[in-house]
Amino acid sequence: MATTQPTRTIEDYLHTIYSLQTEGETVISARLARWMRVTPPTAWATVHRMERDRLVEIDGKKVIRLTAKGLKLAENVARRHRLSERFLTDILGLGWAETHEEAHRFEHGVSLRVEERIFAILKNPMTCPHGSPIPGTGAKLDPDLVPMDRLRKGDTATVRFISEELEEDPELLRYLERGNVKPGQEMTVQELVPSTGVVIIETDGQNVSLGLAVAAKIRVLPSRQPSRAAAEA
Amino acid sequence: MATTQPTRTIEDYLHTIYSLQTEGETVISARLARWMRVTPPTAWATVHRMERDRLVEIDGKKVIRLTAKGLKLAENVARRHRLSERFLTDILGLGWAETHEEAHRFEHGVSLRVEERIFAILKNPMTCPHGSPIPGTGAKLDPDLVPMDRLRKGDTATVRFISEELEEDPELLRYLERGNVKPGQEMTVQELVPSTGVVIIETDGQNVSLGLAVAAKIRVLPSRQPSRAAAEA
DNA sequence: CCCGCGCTTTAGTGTACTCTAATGTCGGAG
DNA sequence: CTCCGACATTAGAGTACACTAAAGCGCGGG
Repeated sequence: MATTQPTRTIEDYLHTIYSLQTEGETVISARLARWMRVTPPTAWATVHRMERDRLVEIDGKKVIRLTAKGLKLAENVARRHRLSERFLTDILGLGWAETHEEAHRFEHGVSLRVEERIFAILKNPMTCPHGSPIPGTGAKLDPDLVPMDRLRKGDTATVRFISEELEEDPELLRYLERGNVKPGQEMTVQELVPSTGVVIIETDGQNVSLGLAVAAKIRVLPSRQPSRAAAEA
Repeated sequence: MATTQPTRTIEDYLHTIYSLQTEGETVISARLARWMRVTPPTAWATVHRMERDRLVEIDGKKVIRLTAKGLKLAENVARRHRLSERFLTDILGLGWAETHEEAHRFEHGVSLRVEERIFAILKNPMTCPHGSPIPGTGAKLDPDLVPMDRLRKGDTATVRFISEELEEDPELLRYLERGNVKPGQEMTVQELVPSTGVVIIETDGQNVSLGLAVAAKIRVLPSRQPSRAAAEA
C-alpha cells in the first residue's frame, strides 16, 4: 500500500493536527493554513492528499481528524520533536526559547535508531521542556491542569504546560523565559480582569503581564485550597 | 541573488561532487547519477539547475567543477556530515559502519547553532570516523598517504582514510569493521598480486582480503624505511 | 572506416507543493 | 430577508525532482 513514509511537509501537517487535536482544538483547513504559513488552497490540497492516503478524515462540517494510521505517524513525529527539544536543551545547551524552532528542523534528521539513543541518554524523559508529554512514554497531560486565564486574583499555581501553538512565536517565548513562565515555576495572580484582556502574574517576585488569549494556552496546576476558603481566612 | 538556501537534493549533490573532487576524481554527470542512484537524465537536469544557480561549472569536456560559491556551500555540508558522524559514533554510540548512512539523514537537521554546539561538545575534532578531514578545522588530508593498492608484499602501514565512496556500501563497511580496517589500525601486506585483483593484509593477527578497486580507495601511511632497504637487510 | 558502447541530451510524463485570482457556500448580524 | 465575512473550492501556473523512451555523439577497437 501507500506505505511510503510521509514527506517532510506531511510530517509537519501531521504534527500540527496532532497538537491542535490533543489540545482540544477543532482542526479545519483554514486553521492549518495559518499554522503552516501557506495559503488556504495550498493547505486544502495538502489535506486532501492526506485524506487520499488515509491519514485523516474530513467530516461533513469540514472538521479534520487523524485516522488510526495518521495518529500513529503523528505520535511518532511528536515524539521525535519533543525528544529533540529535550535533547537540544539538556545535552546541547540551546535556550528554552530557541529549542522549538531548532527541533522543528532537527526532528526530521532523527531516525528510529537515533531516537532510541537520545531517549536512553536523556534517561527516558516524559515531557518536552515546555511541558508537552512525549508519546510512547505513557505520559499524559494531567487532567487537573487548568488554563491560566481561569484563575482568579490571588490564586497561586504551578506552571506546567505551554501550548505548542505559542511555541511558534519565538519572541513570545523569549518574553516568557525572561518572566520565568516555564514548567515548574510557582506563580500568583496579581490581577485578572477579563474586560481588560490582561492578566498579571508574579513569578519569583517578578511581575509578568500576559494577554488572556496567551494565558488560555498556558496550563497550570492550582495550589491546594487556593481561592475561596484559604484566601478569605 | 538566488541566495535561496539549497534544497536537500542539491545539498546531497554538492556533498558528492565535493567528495569526488577532493579525492581527485573527475566528476561527470553519469558518475553522479550512479552515486545519487538516479537515472542519467535526472542527474543531468539537476546538475544543470546547479549550473544555472552558479554552484558548478561544466567545461567543454563535460567535467563538473564547483564554483567558489558551490565550494563554500559544499564545505558546509561536508562539515555537518562529518561532524554528525563523529557525534553519532562518539556521543550516541552508533556503530562505525552505520554512521555514514545515519549521518546522511541527520546532517540535514543540523543548523549552524546546533553544529557549533556539537563541535564544542566533541572538543573540536579534526576528522570523521573514517578519516575525512572536517572542513573549517584547517585539517587536510596528509599528502604522505598512499592508496593501499600501491603497497607491496611485506610493507607495513597505518590505515588513515576510507573514501566516502566506499561508505556508500554498508555491507563493505561492516566487513572492514570486522577486519579492523579503520583509521589508526596498523597493517602488513601479506599478498598483493595485481593480476589476481586481490590484496590480503593482516591487522591484529587477522587476515583480510580486499579487491584492488576497494584498496585503491583506502589510504594508508607507510611505516618508516619499509619495503626496500629494511626488508632486504 | 565503421561500429558499438558509454555518455549526453531532448522529449514527454507524473507527483508534491507552492502561489494568485476567482468563485461557491453558509451562517449570523443587521 | 439580505448581505458580509469566513471558509471551501476550482482554475490556472510554476518549480523541483523523479521516471521512461529515444536520439545524438565521440572515441577506441576491429
